[in-house]
Amino acid sequence: MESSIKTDSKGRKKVYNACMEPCAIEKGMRLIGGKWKGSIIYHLKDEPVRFNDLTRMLGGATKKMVDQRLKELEEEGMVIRKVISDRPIAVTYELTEFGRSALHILEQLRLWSESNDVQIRDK
Amino acid sequence: MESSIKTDSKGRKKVYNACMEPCAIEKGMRLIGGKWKGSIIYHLKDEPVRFNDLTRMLGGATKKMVDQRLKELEEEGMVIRKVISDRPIAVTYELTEFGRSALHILEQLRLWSESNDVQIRDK
DNA sequence: CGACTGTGGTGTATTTTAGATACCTTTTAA
DNA sequence: TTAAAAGGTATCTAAAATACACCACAGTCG
Repeated sequence: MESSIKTDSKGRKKVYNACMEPCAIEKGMRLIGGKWKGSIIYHLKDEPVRFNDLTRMLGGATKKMVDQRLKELEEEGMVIRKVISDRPIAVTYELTEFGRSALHILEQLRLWSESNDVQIRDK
Repeated sequence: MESSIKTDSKGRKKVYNACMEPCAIEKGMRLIGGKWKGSIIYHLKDEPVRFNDLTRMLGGATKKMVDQRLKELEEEGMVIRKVISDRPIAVTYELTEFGRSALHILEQLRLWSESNDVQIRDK
């Protein structure tokens, strides 16, 4: 997966092994990198969480956003939606094994982010 | 940084330690999670790369996007822009130490993404 | 010479996405 | 009766992403 650029005899350039479609990094980012998605997965790490609780934890994301992301994550097989009772309706979201497999990346991201807090200037 | 939800005597819910502003995960994602940002950093991992070459490598991102992301990354102190000659103008972008410190996260993301390729259904 | 490629970008227009706000049904509890 | 919880949806506007064209300048091919 090394991309390289070569120049032919006439000075024309061609890219070999370019990420023609989104490469692994982009694909990965589209799974866990969308706005709020990483946070949602991370907040589900310990236990199933209910919809409104999750929304509150994310402070800043609207219900619509959380709802949308959860549906995406469900489609991608990272979280499962469970109706634990209707009449009073109650729903929880929890991670699948696949979802759980992304946690260590997020954990590293958290550590990196926290350790570099000082370096980040606010514009 | 554990967020929890407690119910008071009257059944009202309150969130403690919620991510009032974007938490570490969100902050981190906003540094390397923006569209194309991860890919850009990753493609600079080995050596300085020139603007047009980088754009070609990313296949799918427009010059404008690459330009915009590079400017953000520069502001955030993750890449450096170097004019290596004008008249013929030539510019390279390379990672700073800070930028380099994010590489291990991206490397893990790549591995995870590649190993889970099969599981990702296309809609 | 003129047409074409390469360099590193910018400008405009359109589409997609995010975000704010309000609203819905049902149930419990004061 | 009023209020709040549950889990959402509908509507609208603001902010991004993406497409596409264009610039000035240098070198090269025929």
